[in-house]
Amino acid sequence: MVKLQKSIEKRDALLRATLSLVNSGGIQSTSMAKIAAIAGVSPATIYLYFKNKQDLVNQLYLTVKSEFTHKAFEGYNANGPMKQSFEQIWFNMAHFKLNHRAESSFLSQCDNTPMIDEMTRNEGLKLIQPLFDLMLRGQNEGIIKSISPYLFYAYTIYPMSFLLNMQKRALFELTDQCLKESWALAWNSIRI
Amino acid sequence: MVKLQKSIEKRDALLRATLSLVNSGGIQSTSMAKIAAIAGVSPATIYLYFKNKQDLVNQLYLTVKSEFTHKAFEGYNANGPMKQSFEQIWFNMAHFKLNHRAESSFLSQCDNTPMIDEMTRNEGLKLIQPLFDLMLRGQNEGIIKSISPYLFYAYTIYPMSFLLNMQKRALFELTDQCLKESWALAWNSIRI
Amino acid sequence: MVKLQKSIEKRDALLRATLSLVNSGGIQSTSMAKIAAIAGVSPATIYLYFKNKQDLVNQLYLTVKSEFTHKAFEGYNANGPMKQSFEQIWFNMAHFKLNHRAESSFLSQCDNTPMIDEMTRNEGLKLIQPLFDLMLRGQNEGIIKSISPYLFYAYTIYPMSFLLNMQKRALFELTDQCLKESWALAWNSIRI
Amino acid sequence: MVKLQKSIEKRDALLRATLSLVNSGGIQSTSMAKIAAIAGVSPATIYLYFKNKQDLVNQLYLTVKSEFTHKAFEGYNANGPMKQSFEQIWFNMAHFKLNHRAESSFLSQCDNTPMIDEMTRNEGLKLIQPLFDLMLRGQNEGIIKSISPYLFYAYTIYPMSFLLNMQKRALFELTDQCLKESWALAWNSIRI
DNA sequence: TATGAATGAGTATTCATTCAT
DNA sequence: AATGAATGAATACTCATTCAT
Repeated sequence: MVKLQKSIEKRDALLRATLSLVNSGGIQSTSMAKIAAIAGVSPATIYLYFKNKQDLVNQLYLTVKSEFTHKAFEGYNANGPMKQSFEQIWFNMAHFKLNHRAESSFLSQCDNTPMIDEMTRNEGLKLIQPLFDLMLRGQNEGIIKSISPYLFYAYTIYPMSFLLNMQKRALFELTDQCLKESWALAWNSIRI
Repeated sequence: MVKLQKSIEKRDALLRATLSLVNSGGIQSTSMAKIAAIAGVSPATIYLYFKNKQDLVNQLYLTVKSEFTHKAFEGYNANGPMKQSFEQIWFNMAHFKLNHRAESSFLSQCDNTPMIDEMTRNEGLKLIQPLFDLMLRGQNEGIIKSISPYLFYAYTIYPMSFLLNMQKRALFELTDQCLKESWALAWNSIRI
Repeated sequence: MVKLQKSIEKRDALLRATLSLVNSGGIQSTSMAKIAAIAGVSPATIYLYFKNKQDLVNQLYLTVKSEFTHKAFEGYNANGPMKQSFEQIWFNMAHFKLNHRAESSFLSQCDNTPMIDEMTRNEGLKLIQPLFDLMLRGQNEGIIKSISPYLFYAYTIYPMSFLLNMQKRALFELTDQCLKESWALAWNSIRI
Repeated sequence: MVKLQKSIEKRDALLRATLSLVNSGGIQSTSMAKIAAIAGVSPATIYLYFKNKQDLVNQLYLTVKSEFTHKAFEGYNANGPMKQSFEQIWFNMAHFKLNHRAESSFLSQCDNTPMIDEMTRNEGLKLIQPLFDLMLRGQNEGIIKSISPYLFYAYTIYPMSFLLNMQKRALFELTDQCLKESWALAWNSIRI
């Protein structure tokens, strides 16, 4: 029991160490030695919790994606009005990304790295299934266009990644006003 | 004279080799040795054409971005109707991305790598200035919303990256029908 | 405990390997790979014990310089007659140089390399401070000339380097007789 | 004829380029490419004048050593009083070293590098034969001690190298006063 | 469970030298 | 005689992973 607790703590420490390192220097400059140092363990210990670096990054991906979706669907009532529900989820996601920069920067980096394997990506995709269910309801109710969920995601959720990236590069500030405009763009894009 | 020709060919071969390697394995696993091998030269030869790896990648970035924007503005008449002009550019961009997978995948990877330096990114940004000019005209004409160019880009051009990524992962097929729908989403997003 | 012992042994092996390689081929042709091979470890292992090549050479410098001065002041009584004390130190130094060819050749090479950093040189200089104290006493007692310690060193200790270099090149043999003559030259140079 | 002149100029330019580079960065960081660039020729051209890098450095060694001894024996009359003659040569050497830092720094670096081959060193040694002849005369006249020429050199000429090295490292200033003291040390060392 | 030590296989980069022109 | 282009072989150094304890 005590052992198990300790293990979970160490695993978490390793995940957190990885997250912070990836955030500050990118995946490629995040070495196992640095992760171990920050987590306060020996490099060899990492291999007791994760099969290898790829596994570590993949598990971190799932963990962060899970946190993200958990926050995204916080307070979500599957029976409420579609637009209102989606709006709430949309703003939840936006707020998560704004308030958890390290996490969202990590997720962005994962989009283009071959380090995340396809199976893990699919696992991650499943987590936002409720969003796609909601979308379907909207489509059935004739509120939003009948398009592929990929198109739906591309024009409502994905644009935020770009805006955050620009903000990270200090080219742009995502103010509350911008956020509202952004939501309007997203909604107008898909509504009928 | 002959030498110069030969040099340009070799430089191109190196850029092409880099492009294909980055496309298939990511920037980090693209080593100078592999690039040299594919280009059919010695690793040392790379340094006759590029200062270092970063320089090589940055020059490739500008080359590809330049090709992309060249195609994007092909046939563009700055005085034509705003919507029609934008539609043409939008489809030009989409077709480039569809027909030059390696190039667009490379550009996507560049978005999140620290290897492209800020100066080069700005050079790249300047290339699509005509698009922002067109956007301004549309805003002045009261056709599209008065929003930041970053929002404009995020909801009209950027979503294509997601769709291509999904297509690359074989989760989705970007058919002509989809493309038309996609344009509708983009335009509805920003139009007044 | 056992590990620590082992480590010290390996560190010593690396220092010894470096010493012998520098002795036989110069610092520049002493590569990390050769050092590792002679010490019987992997090149990567060197970096567990030393930060980089410069650090390795600097630590070797301090180690050897320390051995040298330790021998130089062996049996030295700071209160004895100045000339006698100096004579003893002088011969100690000479004998060290004669009996530890590799070490003294290494120290000679260090004189002209930019690899030894100024801080380390100063550390090394401090080790022979007792000699300069003795010199000062001799000057106060009116036994030797009132000259800069650099002049003092240049005309009493430094000439040995030349003689050893000539001996290494087999142009000259530093016999006991020569050593005595040499001491006479050194002493006559500085005495009043 | 004209060709030959041109060649000699280029050869000199290469030697001068090498000298200045070795002076500012050491032999090991003096690359053939840099030498060529400073001399204003192609790297390949160096090999028309010198067999390889070692040959280049060796020839430079002989050239500089020759300049040095030429200056050393300037105004020397082999029949004058021994002490006076030696004093003149000694100061000539000192002044050369003080006024030609690059050259004397280069010669110092040559002392400990395996790049100068034994044959070349011997050639260099022959150039100061007149000094050894003078020494012999002094010994025959009973003015100076009957010691090996190596001891003689070690205690009269060699110490200057140390002083110049210290001066280069800004630890010491070789003033006129110091120079006079230095000569006194040298002479007292060997005189009877 | 945990680790410090060790390393093989890599990395980008440099450079003396050669060769076709 | 002169060269720009090319390169093989080397360089110092890094890192994910393993292993003896």
